[in-house]
Amino acid sequence: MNTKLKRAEALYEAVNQLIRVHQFRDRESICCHNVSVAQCYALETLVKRGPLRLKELAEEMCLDKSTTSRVVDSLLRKGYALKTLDPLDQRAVQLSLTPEGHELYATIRKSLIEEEASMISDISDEVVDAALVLLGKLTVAARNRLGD
Amino acid sequence: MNTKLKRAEALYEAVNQLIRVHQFRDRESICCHNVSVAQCYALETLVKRGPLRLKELAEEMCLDKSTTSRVVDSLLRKGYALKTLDPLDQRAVQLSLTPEGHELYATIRKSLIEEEASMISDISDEVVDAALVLLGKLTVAARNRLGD
DNA sequence: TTATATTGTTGTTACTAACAACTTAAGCCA
DNA sequence: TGGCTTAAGTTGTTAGTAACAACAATATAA
Repeated sequence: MNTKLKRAEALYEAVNQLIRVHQFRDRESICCHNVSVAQCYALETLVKRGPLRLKELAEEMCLDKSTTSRVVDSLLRKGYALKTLDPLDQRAVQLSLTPEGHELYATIRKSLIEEEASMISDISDEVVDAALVLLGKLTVAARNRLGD
Repeated sequence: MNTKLKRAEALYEAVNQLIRVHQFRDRESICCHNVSVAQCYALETLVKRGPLRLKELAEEMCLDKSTTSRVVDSLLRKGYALKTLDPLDQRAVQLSLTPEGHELYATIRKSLIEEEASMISDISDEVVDAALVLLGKLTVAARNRLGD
């Protein structure tokens, strides 16, 4: 019959399972480092994109600016982020990480990557490489689908 | 150098991206059906596992029993779930779905699978099949890792 | 220069999620 | 049987996730 639909169904299940198990892992592995999952995501975004305005960070994270403002607040309170006024636009703020923020993200990232390494220790390199390519394709496809 | 670690790093990024994009999709595609993401997950678990006790549902979902109790409450209030006393154990409750609950999950599932289908429309069947196998392996590996 | 648009914060609401304390009901055992 | 312990759920509390609306301050356009 419609084999494309059957594949879509199987893919739905597979991605679902992977997401569930990783969400659980994130709760366990990130929250023990004094930050929540969303706070860690903001940390990561600021590490990868460099200093950003609040609006840019919100767009990058696909979150509302109000939600983003509060996530950033929690990072400020914990001493992991800094807010500096943009001299070119008095309304805007530049968000950046403190050395502690950079350090914390490096620590969390390291532990998550080590977990990932232990997960794939029994899987052959060829299979992992193939998975990487496919995951990339799926992500691109999903992102394009969102933009519709 | 350590190629396994590099693969782990790449996998961490790839899975991260996939999860982010799907989390966003879930918020968009599930919440428009009158239920939250967690409520939908409970719905799904009850469809797939059949009637469960609250404790069993909590274990299945990797959530605390108190959290689960409140998620179930919201489904009861919306008329999607039923709570019946277990005649064998007066402390326990049996949770099941109303016809409306089954119907709603079927609707949501259908729309998510259609989205998935549109995502993979440009990807060859062979590639999708390979991705399915790999996603399964990754999920199993991640689940085993959690049990440590 | 007034009108409009943008940036970010705060108020509000609902949901996610855990831990602790508590209620009720089983199960054990002396 | 009566008391002790364990188990199942609920409720209180706290913290975080996330959106929408309203708002203040600043910038841009007409």
